[in-house]
Amino acid sequence: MAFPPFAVTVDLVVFTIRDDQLCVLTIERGEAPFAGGQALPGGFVLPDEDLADAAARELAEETGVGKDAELERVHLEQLGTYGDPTRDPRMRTVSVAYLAFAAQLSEPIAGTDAAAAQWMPVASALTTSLAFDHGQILADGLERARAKLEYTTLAATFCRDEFTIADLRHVYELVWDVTIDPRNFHRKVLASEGFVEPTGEQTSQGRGRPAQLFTRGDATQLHPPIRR
Amino acid sequence: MAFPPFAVTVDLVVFTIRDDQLCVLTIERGEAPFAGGQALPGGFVLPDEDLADAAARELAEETGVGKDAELERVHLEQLGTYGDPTRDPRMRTVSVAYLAFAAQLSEPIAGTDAAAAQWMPVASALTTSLAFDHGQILADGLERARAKLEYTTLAATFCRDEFTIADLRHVYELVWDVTIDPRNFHRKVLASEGFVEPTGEQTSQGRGRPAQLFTRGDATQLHPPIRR
DNA sequence: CGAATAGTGTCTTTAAGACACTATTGA
DNA sequence: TCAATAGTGTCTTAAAGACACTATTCG
Repeated sequence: MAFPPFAVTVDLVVFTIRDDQLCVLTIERGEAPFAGGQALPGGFVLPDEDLADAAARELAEETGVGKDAELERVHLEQLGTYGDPTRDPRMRTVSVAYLAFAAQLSEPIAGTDAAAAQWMPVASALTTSLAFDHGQILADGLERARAKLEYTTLAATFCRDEFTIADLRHVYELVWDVTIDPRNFHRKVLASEGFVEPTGEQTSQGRGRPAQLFTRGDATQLHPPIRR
Repeated sequence: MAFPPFAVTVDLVVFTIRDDQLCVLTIERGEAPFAGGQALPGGFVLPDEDLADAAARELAEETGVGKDAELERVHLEQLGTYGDPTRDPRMRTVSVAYLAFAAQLSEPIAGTDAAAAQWMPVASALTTSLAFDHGQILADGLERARAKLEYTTLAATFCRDEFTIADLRHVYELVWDVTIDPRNFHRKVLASEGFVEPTGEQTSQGRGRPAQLFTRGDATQLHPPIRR
């Protein structure tokens, strides 16, 4: 049976928190179209590769994540598929976008084919003209991320293995771009069964009373949700 | 630039309510693989066609919806993309699934290439072995539909232009497979700004006090949500 | 009339938000 | 000591659910 041939790619919206800002991984394009412009990382799906595997592979190539158990600490989910016939001037391309949440990773970002990769503050990225329809993909990814924090425990994937309630609150504040009452937030998180588990340890990293340390709990969904 | 060629299709999960049951549109496959088996409707995306347009076209071909203003009364959204390398034994295929909600349509369902199309109760469809990975797509679509009723006004798209609060409640009960207190539901819907608008008319279709008729309101989101 | 459904009111419980207050650190 | 942050308690308000009660129809 004959069928119209398409190129299928995956594009990644990878969020992390760096320097007190929500950041997204971008690359500088090395070739036309949009040569020299900023874009989301991504690439072709291989002939015998599942879509999620392709996304994980690209993520590993761009960030070094996935080498060992690191992948376990990254959340990766399908975001949506973008297939406007004019989205890529070279050929008919359908791109399956994936959304990733990562704790601050080891600094190095070694692109393979990409000229350079960097963590760009989302606030900047939203006002930058990204290649292809990547501006739309980023906007959709941000909205998905914001919604997911409400009813899942995924905020904790932005934190290191051990974190304080304040760290977790900070994730919500940066992603939602709001301020949250520390006292009410504290109570809500502790009341949410399986969200965080105390380690028994404490931090003494700065001024103020030391905070207890926690690890991620078993729960994936929040009942009740933490609303924006 | 060389790239691996993929076939790209759209598959549809079309829900409606018929005979007091949540039903999904299925077709009987006319050719191999899975000839004679049940499948979700769908087809190839055309070389210069947007994905959403392809989904709308397939929906129109299978249901007759979309001829006129009918499309306005159908909700269509992207559900997810399925691209396991083994999902279609004939070729490497990526399918973009769309989810549709429709009020009970005019009975006729004229498939073009499909051997036959029918409204199958979802309860049956979930236990039927559908072609390809359509069982998974259906399950994902059902979960998405259930979630959407919570925080959007989309339940009303299952109703005819004019409907009663009881009709709307019935949608929730059938999709969620629960029973809902009619009195609390009534209050909640009326308190939800923009969910429904009274027409001033009444029904007198059976035993009991006649109910007021409503049309869909302007709101798309529910604040607060109606929880499962 | 009684059964059935529409629609309103009221009470209890749960959770959100505001905010007073205590606890424990570093400068 | 004070400033800063961690953590607890309490009050008010909003919303969910249980359910009594009234309203209006058909048989």
